[in-house]
Amino acid sequence: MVRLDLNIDRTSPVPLYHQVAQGIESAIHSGALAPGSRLENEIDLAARFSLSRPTMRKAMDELVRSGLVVRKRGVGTQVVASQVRRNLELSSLFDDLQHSGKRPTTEVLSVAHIDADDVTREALQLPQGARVYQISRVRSMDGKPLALMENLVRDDIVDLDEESLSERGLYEILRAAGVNFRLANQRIGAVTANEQQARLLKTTVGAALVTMERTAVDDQGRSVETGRHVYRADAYSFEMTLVQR
Amino acid sequence: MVRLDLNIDRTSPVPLYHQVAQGIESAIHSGALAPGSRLENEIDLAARFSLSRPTMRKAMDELVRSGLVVRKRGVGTQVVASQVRRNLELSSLFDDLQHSGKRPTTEVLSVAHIDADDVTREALQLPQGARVYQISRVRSMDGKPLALMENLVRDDIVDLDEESLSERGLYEILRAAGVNFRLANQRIGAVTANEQQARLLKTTVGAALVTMERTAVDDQGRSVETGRHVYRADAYSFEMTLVQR
DNA sequence: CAGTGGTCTAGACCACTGC
DNA sequence: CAGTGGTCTAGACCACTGC
Repeated sequence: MVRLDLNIDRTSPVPLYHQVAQGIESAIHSGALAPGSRLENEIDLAARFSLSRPTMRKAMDELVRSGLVVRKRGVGTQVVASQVRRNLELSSLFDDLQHSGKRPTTEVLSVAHIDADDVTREALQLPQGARVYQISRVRSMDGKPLALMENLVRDDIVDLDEESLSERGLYEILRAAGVNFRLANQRIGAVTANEQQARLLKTTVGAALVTMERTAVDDQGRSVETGRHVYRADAYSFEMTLVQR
Repeated sequence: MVRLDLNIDRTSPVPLYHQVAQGIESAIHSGALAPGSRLENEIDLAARFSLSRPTMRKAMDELVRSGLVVRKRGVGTQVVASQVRRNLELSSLFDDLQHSGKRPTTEVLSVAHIDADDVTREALQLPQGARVYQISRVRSMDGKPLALMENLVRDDIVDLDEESLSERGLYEILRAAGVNFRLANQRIGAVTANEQQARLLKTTVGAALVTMERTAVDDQGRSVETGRHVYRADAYSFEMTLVQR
Protein backbone atom coordinates (compact mmCIF):
# COMPACT_ATOMS: atom_id res chain seq x y z
CA MET A 1 0.00 0.00 0.00
CA VAL A 2 1.57 3.24 -1.16
CA ARG A 3 1.09 6.60 0.48
CA LEU A 4 0.18 8.89 -2.37
CA ASP A 5 1.34 12.50 -2.61
CA LEU A 6 -0.40 14.94 -4.89
CA ASN A 7 -0.23 18.63 -5.59
CA ILE A 8 -3.69 20.09 -5.77
CA ASP A 9 -4.23 23.68 -6.82
CA ARG A 10 -7.51 25.06 -5.58
CA THR A 11 -7.10 28.28 -7.55
CA SER A 12 -6.84 26.39 -10.83
CA PRO A 13 -9.80 26.30 -13.20
CA VAL A 14 -9.15 22.57 -13.64
CA PRO A 15 -11.73 20.65 -11.59
CA LEU A 16 -10.35 19.11 -8.40
CA TYR A 17 -11.50 15.61 -9.36
CA HIS A 18 -9.61 15.90 -12.61
CA GLN A 19 -6.46 17.15 -10.92
CA VAL A 20 -6.60 14.18 -8.57
CA ALA A 21 -7.21 11.71 -11.38
CA GLN A 22 -4.32 13.18 -13.36
CA GLY A 23 -2.07 13.08 -10.32
CA ILE A 24 -2.79 9.42 -9.68
CA GLU A 25 -2.36 8.69 -13.37
CA SER A 26 1.08 10.31 -13.25
CA ALA A 27 1.97 8.28 -10.18
CA ILE A 28 1.02 5.13 -12.07
CA HIS A 29 2.93 6.04 -15.20
CA SER A 30 6.01 7.11 -13.24
CA GLY A 31 5.97 3.82 -11.36
CA ALA A 32 5.39 5.42 -7.96
CA LEU A 33 2.20 3.37 -7.93
CA ALA A 34 3.28 -0.02 -9.18
CA PRO A 35 1.07 -2.33 -11.24
CA GLY A 36 -0.91 -4.55 -8.91
CA SER A 37 -0.47 -2.28 -5.89
CA ARG A 38 -3.38 -1.26 -3.71
CA LEU A 39 -4.50 2.33 -3.27
CA GLU A 40 -5.58 3.72 0.07
CA ASN A 41 -9.32 3.68 0.58
CA GLU A 42 -11.18 6.60 -0.87
CA ILE A 43 -12.29 8.01 2.47
CA ASP A 44 -8.73 8.35 3.77
CA LEU A 45 -7.58 9.75 0.45
CA ALA A 46 -10.36 12.33 0.46
CA ALA A 47 -9.45 13.36 4.01
CA ARG A 48 -5.75 13.63 3.28
CA PHE A 49 -6.30 15.89 0.28
CA SER A 50 -9.04 17.83 2.10
CA LEU A 51 -11.62 16.83 -0.47
CA SER A 52 -15.15 15.63 -0.04
CA ARG A 53 -15.73 11.98 -0.68
CA PRO A 54 -17.92 12.53 -3.77
CA THR A 55 -15.10 14.53 -5.37
CA MET A 56 -12.62 11.77 -4.57
CA ARG A 57 -15.02 9.20 -5.99
CA LYS A 58 -15.39 11.17 -9.17
CA ALA A 59 -11.62 11.07 -9.59
CA MET A 60 -11.62 7.31 -9.04
CA ASP A 61 -14.44 6.87 -11.55
CA GLU A 62 -12.33 8.65 -14.11
CA LEU A 63 -9.46 6.24 -13.48
CA VAL A 64 -11.75 3.23 -13.64
CA ARG A 65 -13.20 4.39 -16.94
CA SER A 66 -9.76 4.94 -18.41
CA GLY A 67 -8.82 1.41 -17.40
CA LEU A 68 -6.00 2.34 -15.02
CA VAL A 69 -7.47 0.82 -11.87
CA VAL A 70 -10.04 -1.79 -10.93
CA ARG A 71 -12.24 -1.58 -7.86
CA LYS A 72 -14.05 -4.24 -5.90
CA ARG A 73 -16.57 -3.51 -3.21
CA GLY A 74 -15.45 -4.65 0.20
CA VAL A 75 -11.91 -5.11 -1.05
CA GLY A 76 -10.34 -2.01 -2.50
CA THR A 77 -8.75 -0.39 -5.50
CA GLN A 78 -5.84 -1.85 -7.42
CA VAL A 79 -3.59 -0.52 -10.15
CA VAL A 80 -3.99 -2.57 -13.32
CA ALA A 81 -0.93 -4.29 -14.70
CA SER A 82 0.63 -1.82 -17.08
CA GLN A 83 0.08 -2.24 -20.75
CA VAL A 84 -0.11 0.03 -23.69
CA ARG A 85 -3.40 1.72 -23.15
CA ARG A 86 -5.02 3.71 -25.85
CA ASN A 87 -8.54 4.89 -25.67
CA LEU A 88 -10.39 5.12 -28.88
CA GLU A 89 -11.22 8.75 -28.69
CA LEU A 90 -13.37 11.10 -30.59
CA SER A 91 -10.59 12.44 -32.72
CA SER A 92 -9.44 12.09 -36.26
CA LEU A 93 -6.52 10.29 -37.79
CA PHE A 94 -4.88 13.65 -38.34
CA ASP A 95 -5.05 14.41 -34.61
CA ASP A 96 -3.85 10.91 -33.79
CA LEU A 97 -0.77 11.24 -35.92
CA GLN A 98 0.02 14.76 -34.80
CA HIS A 99 -0.16 13.78 -31.15
CA SER A 100 2.18 10.88 -31.75
CA GLY A 101 4.74 13.35 -33.03
CA LYS A 102 4.51 12.22 -36.63
CA ARG A 103 4.04 14.60 -39.54
CA PRO A 104 0.93 13.72 -41.46
CA THR A 105 0.32 15.30 -44.82
CA THR A 106 -2.92 15.45 -46.70
CA GLU A 107 -3.58 15.49 -50.39
CA VAL A 108 -7.02 16.65 -51.34
CA LEU A 109 -8.24 14.69 -54.33
CA SER A 110 -11.55 16.49 -54.73
CA VAL A 111 -14.00 18.76 -52.98
CA ALA A 112 -17.50 19.03 -54.37
CA HIS A 113 -20.72 20.67 -53.31
CA ILE A 114 -23.38 18.17 -54.31
CA ASP A 115 -26.96 17.03 -53.72
CA ALA A 116 -27.02 14.54 -50.87
CA ASP A 117 -28.06 11.05 -51.91
CA ASP A 118 -30.50 9.01 -49.83
CA VAL A 119 -27.85 7.21 -47.78
CA THR A 120 -26.12 10.45 -46.89
CA ARG A 121 -29.39 12.21 -46.04
CA GLU A 122 -30.26 9.31 -43.78
CA ALA A 123 -26.87 9.34 -42.04
CA LEU A 124 -26.85 13.11 -41.54
CA GLN A 125 -30.59 13.39 -40.87
CA LEU A 126 -31.02 15.96 -43.62
CA PRO A 127 -34.23 16.90 -45.46
CA GLN A 128 -34.94 16.13 -49.09
CA GLY A 129 -33.03 18.40 -51.39
CA ALA A 130 -30.23 19.11 -48.93
CA ARG A 131 -26.73 19.64 -50.23
CA VAL A 132 -23.43 18.49 -48.73
CA TYR A 133 -19.71 18.74 -49.26
CA GLN A 134 -18.10 15.62 -50.62
CA ILE A 135 -14.41 15.38 -49.88
CA SER A 136 -11.86 12.80 -51.01
CA ARG A 137 -8.41 12.85 -49.50
CA VAL A 138 -5.29 10.74 -49.14
CA ARG A 139 -3.43 10.97 -45.87
CA SER A 140 0.25 10.11 -45.83
CA MET A 141 3.01 9.87 -43.31
CA ASP A 142 6.62 10.37 -44.21
CA GLY A 143 5.47 10.35 -47.81
CA LYS A 144 3.84 6.93 -47.51
CA PRO A 145 0.09 6.85 -48.14
CA LEU A 146 -1.76 5.52 -45.15
CA ALA A 147 -5.44 6.23 -45.57
CA LEU A 148 -8.01 7.03 -48.20
CA MET A 149 -10.81 9.16 -46.83
CA GLU A 150 -14.17 10.05 -48.23
CA ASN A 151 -16.27 12.39 -46.11
CA LEU A 152 -19.68 13.99 -46.47
CA VAL A 153 -20.23 17.15 -44.47
CA ARG A 154 -23.36 19.22 -44.03
CA ASP A 155 -23.02 22.55 -45.78
CA ASP A 156 -24.75 24.86 -43.29
CA ILE A 157 -21.82 25.23 -40.89
CA VAL A 158 -18.73 26.26 -42.77
CA ASP A 159 -17.55 26.61 -46.35
CA LEU A 160 -14.97 24.03 -47.33
CA ASP A 161 -12.41 24.26 -50.08
CA GLU A 162 -9.30 22.47 -51.23
CA GLU A 163 -6.86 24.98 -49.86
CA SER A 164 -7.94 24.96 -46.21
CA LEU A 165 -8.37 21.19 -46.21
CA SER A 166 -4.85 20.61 -47.38
CA GLU A 167 -3.54 22.69 -44.50
CA ARG A 168 -5.74 21.58 -41.64
CA GLY A 169 -7.63 18.44 -40.69
CA LEU A 170 -11.36 18.43 -41.33
CA TYR A 171 -12.09 18.16 -37.62
CA GLU A 172 -9.83 21.09 -36.84
CA ILE A 173 -11.69 23.24 -39.35
CA LEU A 174 -15.07 22.22 -38.00
CA ARG A 175 -14.02 22.83 -34.39
CA ALA A 176 -12.74 26.27 -35.36
CA ALA A 177 -16.18 26.93 -36.86
CA GLY A 178 -17.75 26.33 -33.44
CA VAL A 179 -18.64 22.65 -33.71
CA ASN A 180 -18.28 20.80 -30.41
CA PHE A 181 -18.21 17.10 -31.20
CA ARG A 182 -19.82 14.93 -28.59
CA LEU A 183 -20.13 11.44 -29.99
CA ALA A 184 -19.63 9.24 -33.00
CA ASN A 185 -21.07 5.97 -34.18
CA GLN A 186 -18.54 3.92 -36.04
CA ARG A 187 -18.04 0.54 -37.61
CA ILE A 188 -14.70 -1.12 -38.29
CA GLY A 189 -14.26 -3.90 -40.80
CA ALA A 190 -11.99 -5.12 -43.56
CA VAL A 191 -11.85 -5.31 -47.35
CA THR A 192 -9.28 -6.08 -49.98
CA ALA A 193 -7.94 -3.27 -52.12
CA ASN A 194 -9.49 -2.68 -55.51
CA GLU A 195 -7.57 -1.18 -58.39
CA GLN A 196 -8.25 2.45 -57.51
CA GLN A 197 -7.51 1.97 -53.81
CA ALA A 198 -4.30 0.11 -54.58
CA ARG A 199 -3.11 2.88 -56.85
CA LEU A 200 -3.84 5.69 -54.39
CA LEU A 201 -2.43 3.84 -51.39
CA LYS A 202 0.58 2.59 -53.39
CA THR A 203 -0.12 -1.01 -52.53
CA THR A 204 -1.25 -4.02 -54.53
CA VAL A 205 -4.72 -5.06 -55.61
CA GLY A 206 -5.96 -7.57 -53.02
CA ALA A 207 -3.98 -6.11 -50.11
CA ALA A 208 -5.78 -6.07 -46.75
CA LEU A 209 -7.40 -2.76 -45.81
CA VAL A 210 -9.10 -1.73 -42.59
CA THR A 211 -12.37 0.12 -43.17
CA MET A 212 -13.95 2.61 -40.85
CA GLU A 213 -17.32 4.23 -41.28
CA ARG A 214 -18.19 6.99 -38.90
CA THR A 215 -20.91 9.54 -38.26
CA ALA A 216 -20.10 12.29 -35.77
CA VAL A 217 -22.63 14.24 -33.71
CA ASP A 218 -22.12 17.63 -32.07
CA ASP A 219 -23.42 19.15 -28.84
CA GLN A 220 -26.56 20.36 -30.59
CA GLY A 221 -27.44 16.83 -31.58
CA ARG A 222 -26.61 17.51 -35.23
CA SER A 223 -25.02 14.80 -37.34
CA VAL A 224 -22.25 16.95 -38.78
CA GLU A 225 -20.17 14.55 -40.79
CA THR A 226 -20.21 11.00 -42.08
CA GLY A 227 -17.38 9.24 -43.77
CA ARG A 228 -15.85 6.05 -45.01
CA HIS A 229 -12.12 5.63 -44.62
CA VAL A 230 -9.86 2.80 -45.66
CA TYR A 231 -6.43 2.25 -44.13
CA ARG A 232 -3.50 0.12 -45.19
CA ALA A 233 -3.72 -2.74 -42.71
CA ASP A 234 0.07 -3.01 -42.58
CA ALA A 235 0.28 0.56 -41.28
CA TYR A 236 -2.73 1.16 -39.07
CA SER A 237 -4.97 -0.58 -36.57
CA PHE A 238 -7.46 0.56 -33.96
CA GLU A 239 -6.50 0.19 -30.33
CA MET A 240 -8.91 0.71 -27.50
CA THR A 241 -9.54 -0.05 -23.88
CA LEU A 242 -13.00 -1.34 -23.08
CA VAL A 243 -14.36 -0.93 -19.58
CA GLN A 244 -17.24 -2.90 -18.19
CA ARG A 245 -20.26 -0.65 -17.93
CA MET B 1 -40.11 20.12 -24.43
CA VAL B 2 -41.70 16.88 -23.25
CA ARG B 3 -43.01 16.21 -19.76
CA LEU B 4 -41.42 12.92 -18.80
CA ASP B 5 -43.19 10.28 -16.74
CA LEU B 6 -41.25 7.54 -15.01
CA ASN B 7 -42.02 4.75 -12.61
CA ILE B 8 -39.43 4.63 -9.86
CA ASP B 9 -39.41 1.82 -7.36
CA ARG B 10 -37.64 2.78 -4.15
CA THR B 11 -37.84 -0.74 -2.78
CA SER B 12 -35.96 -2.16 -5.76
CA PRO B 13 -32.31 -3.15 -5.39
CA VAL B 14 -31.67 -1.42 -8.72
CA PRO B 15 -30.04 1.97 -8.02
CA LEU B 16 -32.35 4.94 -8.49
CA TYR B 17 -30.03 6.62 -10.98
CA HIS B 18 -30.07 3.51 -13.09
CA GLN B 19 -33.85 3.21 -12.97
CA VAL B 20 -34.10 6.80 -14.12
CA ALA B 21 -31.57 6.32 -16.91
CA GLN B 22 -33.37 3.20 -18.10
CA GLY B 23 -36.71 4.96 -17.94
CA ILE B 24 -35.47 7.83 -20.08
CA GLU B 25 -33.82 5.38 -22.45
CA SER B 26 -37.16 3.60 -22.86
CA ALA B 27 -38.88 6.90 -23.51
CA ILE B 28 -36.33 7.63 -26.23
CA HIS B 29 -36.63 4.22 -27.84
CA SER B 30 -40.40 4.27 -27.71
CA GLY B 31 -40.44 7.68 -29.36
CA ALA B 32 -42.08 9.42 -26.40
CA LEU B 33 -38.90 11.51 -26.36
CA ALA B 34 -38.29 12.31 -30.01
CA PRO B 35 -34.84 12.71 -31.54
CA GLY B 36 -33.77 16.32 -31.23
CA SER B 37 -36.22 17.13 -28.44
CA ARG B 38 -35.14 18.93 -25.29
CA LEU B 39 -35.37 17.39 -21.84
CA GLU B 40 -36.47 19.37 -18.81
CA ASN B 41 -33.61 20.74 -16.79
CA GLU B 42 -32.11 18.37 -14.27
CA ILE B 43 -33.20 20.33 -11.22
CA ASP B 44 -36.88 20.19 -12.17
CA LEU B 45 -36.58 16.53 -13.10
CA ALA B 46 -34.95 15.73 -9.77
CA ALA B 47 -37.70 17.56 -7.90
CA ARG B 48 -40.47 15.90 -9.86
CA PHE B 49 -39.15 12.40 -9.15
CA SER B 50 -38.28 13.32 -5.56
CA LEU B 51 -34.61 12.66 -6.16
CA SER B 52 -31.57 14.62 -5.14
CA ARG B 53 -29.83 16.48 -7.88
CA PRO B 54 -26.63 14.36 -7.73
CA THR B 55 -28.71 11.24 -8.30
CA MET B 56 -30.45 12.85 -11.25
CA ARG B 57 -27.10 13.96 -12.62
CA LYS B 58 -25.73 10.45 -12.33
CA ALA B 59 -28.63 9.21 -14.45
CA MET B 60 -27.93 11.88 -17.04
CA ASP B 61 -24.23 11.00 -17.07
CA GLU B 62 -25.18 7.44 -17.89
CA LEU B 63 -27.26 8.61 -20.84
CA VAL B 64 -24.48 10.89 -22.06
CA ARG B 65 -21.96 8.10 -21.90
CA SER B 66 -24.23 5.75 -23.79
CA GLY B 67 -24.59 8.37 -26.51
CA LEU B 68 -28.34 8.89 -26.17
CA VAL B 69 -28.26 12.55 -25.23
CA VAL B 70 -25.91 15.49 -25.53
CA ARG B 71 -25.67 18.28 -22.97
CA LYS B 72 -24.44 21.83 -23.23
CA ARG B 73 -23.86 24.08 -20.29
CA GLY B 74 -26.17 27.06 -20.20
CA VAL B 75 -28.37 25.48 -22.85
CA GLY B 76 -29.78 22.10 -21.92
CA THR B 77 -30.03 18.44 -22.77
CA GLN B 78 -31.10 17.10 -26.13
CA VAL B 79 -31.99 13.66 -27.41
CA VAL B 80 -29.57 12.60 -30.13
CA ALA B 81 -30.95 11.79 -33.54
CA SER B 82 -31.71 8.10 -33.49
CA GLN B 83 -29.34 5.72 -35.12
CA VAL B 84 -28.29 2.18 -34.56
CA ARG B 85 -26.28 2.43 -31.41
CA ARG B 86 -24.11 -0.39 -30.28
CA ASN B 87 -21.57 -0.01 -27.56
CA LEU B 88 -18.52 -2.11 -27.87
CA GLU B 89 -18.88 -3.99 -24.64
CA LEU B 90 -16.74 -6.28 -22.65
CA SER B 91 -18.33 -9.42 -23.97
CA SER B 92 -17.41 -12.18 -26.32
CA LEU B 93 -18.59 -13.01 -29.79
CA PHE B 94 -20.57 -15.89 -28.30
CA ASP B 95 -22.46 -13.49 -26.02
CA ASP B 96 -22.95 -11.07 -28.91
CA LEU B 97 -24.53 -13.68 -31.10
CA GLN B 98 -26.63 -15.19 -28.37
CA HIS B 99 -28.05 -11.81 -27.44
CA SER B 100 -28.94 -11.11 -31.03
CA GLY B 101 -31.07 -14.25 -31.00
CA LYS B 102 -28.78 -16.20 -33.28
CA ARG B 103 -27.58 -19.71 -32.52
CA PRO B 104 -23.79 -19.80 -32.47
CA THR B 105 -22.02 -23.13 -32.42
CA THR B 106 -18.43 -23.76 -31.52
CA GLU B 107 -16.06 -26.40 -32.76
CA VAL B 108 -13.05 -26.90 -30.57
CA LEU B 109 -10.04 -27.63 -32.74
CA SER B 110 -7.58 -28.15 -29.92
CA VAL B 111 -7.01 -27.56 -26.23
CA ALA B 112 -3.48 -27.84 -24.89
CA HIS B 113 -1.77 -27.17 -21.60
CA ILE B 114 1.56 -25.70 -22.59
CA ASP B 115 4.52 -23.63 -21.41
CA ALA B 116 3.79 -19.96 -22.04
CA ASP B 117 6.07 -18.34 -24.59
CA ASP B 118 7.57 -14.89 -24.00
CA VAL B 119 4.83 -12.98 -25.80
CA THR B 120 2.11 -14.73 -23.83
CA ARG B 121 3.93 -14.31 -20.52
CA GLU B 122 4.25 -10.61 -21.28
CA ALA B 123 0.57 -10.24 -22.20
CA LEU B 124 -0.67 -12.15 -19.16
CA GLN B 125 2.01 -10.83 -16.78
CA LEU B 126 3.09 -14.34 -15.84
CA PRO B 127 6.42 -15.42 -14.33
CA GLN B 128 9.03 -17.47 -16.15
CA GLY B 129 8.03 -21.10 -16.37
CA ALA B 130 4.29 -20.42 -16.16
CA ARG B 131 1.90 -22.65 -18.08
CA VAL B 132 -1.26 -21.70 -19.92
CA TYR B 133 -4.14 -23.24 -21.80
CA GLN B 134 -3.99 -22.79 -25.54
CA ILE B 135 -7.36 -23.07 -27.24
CA SER B 136 -8.24 -23.03 -30.92
CA ARG B 137 -11.85 -22.84 -31.97
CA VAL B 138 -14.05 -22.13 -34.94
CA ARG B 139 -17.28 -20.31 -34.28
CA SER B 140 -20.12 -20.71 -36.74
CA MET B 141 -23.59 -19.41 -37.19
CA ASP B 142 -26.26 -21.34 -39.01
CA GLY B 143 -23.50 -23.73 -40.02
CA LYS B 144 -21.42 -20.99 -41.64
CA PRO B 145 -17.97 -20.45 -40.12
CA LEU B 146 -17.60 -16.90 -38.89
CA ALA B 147 -14.52 -16.68 -36.72
CA LEU B 148 -11.30 -18.47 -35.97
CA MET B 149 -10.24 -17.96 -32.38
CA GLU B 150 -6.99 -18.67 -30.64
CA ASN B 151 -6.92 -17.95 -26.92
CA LEU B 152 -4.34 -18.28 -24.19
CA VAL B 153 -5.70 -18.54 -20.66
CA ARG B 154 -3.86 -18.64 -17.36
CA ASP B 155 -4.13 -22.07 -15.79
CA ASP B 156 -4.56 -21.13 -12.11
CA ILE B 157 -8.26 -20.33 -12.26
CA VAL B 158 -10.16 -23.17 -13.82
CA ASP B 159 -9.42 -26.37 -15.70
CA LEU B 160 -10.40 -26.24 -19.34
CA ASP B 161 -11.19 -29.14 -21.62
CA GLU B 162 -12.72 -29.73 -25.02
CA GLU B 163 -16.08 -30.86 -23.75
CA SER B 164 -16.99 -27.85 -21.64
CA LEU B 165 -15.66 -25.43 -24.27
CA SER B 166 -17.85 -26.90 -26.96
CA GLU B 167 -20.91 -26.35 -24.80
CA ARG B 168 -20.24 -22.95 -23.33
CA GLY B 169 -18.32 -19.83 -24.34
CA LEU B 170 -14.91 -19.32 -22.77
CA TYR B 171 -16.12 -16.19 -21.01
CA GLU B 172 -19.13 -17.97 -19.61
CA ILE B 173 -16.89 -20.66 -18.14
CA LEU B 174 -14.52 -18.12 -16.65
CA ARG B 175 -17.35 -16.08 -15.16
CA ALA B 176 -18.81 -19.22 -13.60
CA ALA B 177 -15.39 -19.83 -12.05
CA GLY B 178 -15.65 -16.51 -10.23
CA VAL B 179 -13.85 -14.22 -12.68
CA ASN B 180 -15.32 -10.72 -12.83
CA PHE B 181 -14.03 -9.08 -15.99
CA ARG B 182 -13.44 -5.39 -15.70
CA LEU B 183 -11.58 -4.24 -18.78
CA ALA B 184 -9.92 -5.31 -21.98
CA ASN B 185 -7.29 -3.84 -24.22
CA GLN B 186 -7.90 -4.66 -27.81
CA ARG B 187 -6.65 -3.93 -31.27
CA ILE B 188 -8.61 -4.32 -34.49
CA GLY B 189 -6.99 -4.64 -37.88
CA ALA B 190 -7.19 -6.57 -41.12
CA VAL B 191 -5.36 -9.34 -42.97
CA THR B 192 -5.99 -11.51 -45.99
CA ALA B 193 -6.76 -15.17 -45.46
CA ASN B 194 -3.92 -17.65 -45.71
CA GLU B 195 -4.50 -21.23 -46.77
CA GLN B 196 -5.29 -22.59 -43.32
CA GLN B 197 -7.61 -19.72 -42.45
CA ALA B 198 -9.39 -20.01 -45.79
CA ARG B 199 -9.96 -23.72 -45.28
CA LEU B 200 -11.31 -23.38 -41.74
CA LEU B 201 -13.50 -20.38 -42.55
CA LYS B 202 -14.68 -21.91 -45.84
CA THR B 203 -13.58 -18.91 -47.83
CA THR B 204 -10.89 -18.28 -50.40
CA VAL B 205 -7.21 -17.55 -49.94
CA GLY B 206 -6.81 -13.78 -50.07
CA ALA B 207 -10.28 -12.99 -48.69
CA ALA B 208 -10.48 -10.01 -46.31
CA LEU B 209 -10.48 -10.90 -42.62
CA VAL B 210 -10.95 -8.66 -39.60
CA THR B 211 -8.43 -9.35 -36.84
CA MET B 212 -8.94 -8.70 -33.17
CA GLU B 213 -6.36 -9.12 -30.45
CA ARG B 214 -7.56 -8.77 -26.93
CA THR B 215 -6.28 -9.10 -23.37
CA ALA B 216 -8.91 -9.12 -20.63
CA VAL B 217 -8.35 -8.06 -17.02
CA ASP B 218 -10.48 -9.02 -14.01
CA ASP B 219 -11.40 -7.17 -10.82
CA GLN B 220 -8.24 -8.38 -9.12
CA GLY B 221 -6.10 -6.77 -11.78
CA ARG B 222 -5.15 -10.14 -13.25
CA SER B 223 -4.73 -10.51 -16.98
CA VAL B 224 -6.85 -13.61 -17.37
CA GLU B 225 -6.94 -14.22 -21.08
CA THR B 226 -5.33 -13.03 -24.27
CA GLY B 227 -6.37 -14.00 -27.73
CA ARG B 228 -6.19 -13.39 -31.42
CA HIS B 229 -9.34 -13.83 -33.43
CA VAL B 230 -9.95 -13.49 -37.14
CA TYR B 231 -13.41 -12.94 -38.60
CA ARG B 232 -14.72 -13.20 -42.10
CA ALA B 233 -15.06 -9.55 -43.08
CA ASP B 234 -18.18 -10.30 -45.12
CA ALA B 235 -19.93 -11.53 -41.97
CA TYR B 236 -18.69 -9.45 -39.06
CA SER B 237 -17.67 -5.93 -38.18
CA PHE B 238 -17.22 -3.99 -34.97
CA GLU B 239 -19.71 -1.28 -34.16
CA MET B 240 -19.28 1.18 -31.36
CA THR B 241 -20.35 4.52 -30.04
CA LEU B 242 -17.57 6.82 -28.96
CA VAL B 243 -18.29 9.57 -26.47
CA GLN B 244 -16.08 12.56 -25.93
CA ARG B 245 -14.27 12.21 -22.62
C1' DC C 1 -30.43 38.72 -16.94
C1' DA C 2 -32.73 34.24 -16.48
C1' DG C 3 -31.87 29.56 -17.27
C1' DT C 4 -28.89 25.80 -17.72
C1' DG C 5 -25.41 22.38 -16.60
C1' DG C 6 -20.65 21.81 -13.84
C1' DT C 7 -18.33 21.49 -9.42
C1' DC C 8 -18.07 20.79 -4.60
C1' DT C 9 -19.24 19.98 0.37
C1' DA C 10 -20.48 17.14 4.54
C1' DG C 11 -22.59 14.10 5.78
C1' DA C 12 -25.80 9.20 6.09
C1' DC C 13 -26.80 4.41 5.37
C1' DC C 14 -25.87 0.26 3.11
C1' DA C 15 -23.84 -4.18 0.68
C1' DC C 16 -20.15 -6.84 0.08
C1' DT C 17 -15.62 -9.09 1.25
C1' DG C 18 -12.38 -11.62 3.81
C1' DC C 19 -10.86 -12.97 8.13
C1' DC D 1 -16.62 -8.05 12.51
C1' DA D 2 -13.71 -4.44 10.50
C1' DG D 3 -12.80 -2.44 6.18
C1' DT D 4 -14.07 -1.29 1.68
C1' DG D 5 -16.62 0.71 -2.17
C1' DG D 6 -21.80 1.89 -3.75
C1' DT D 7 -25.81 4.83 -3.21
C1' DC D 8 -28.22 8.81 -1.79
C1' DT D 9 -29.47 13.37 0.34
C1' DA D 10 -29.77 18.56 0.61
C1' DG D 11 -27.82 21.88 -0.12
C1' DA D 12 -24.04 25.92 -2.11
C1' DC D 13 -21.61 28.51 -5.54
C1' DC D 14 -20.20 29.05 -10.12
C1' DA D 15 -19.53 29.32 -15.54
C1' DC D 16 -21.61 29.52 -19.62
C1' DT D 17 -25.38 30.57 -23.07
C1' DG D 18 -28.70 33.15 -25.44
C1' DC D 19 -31.74 36.83 -25.35
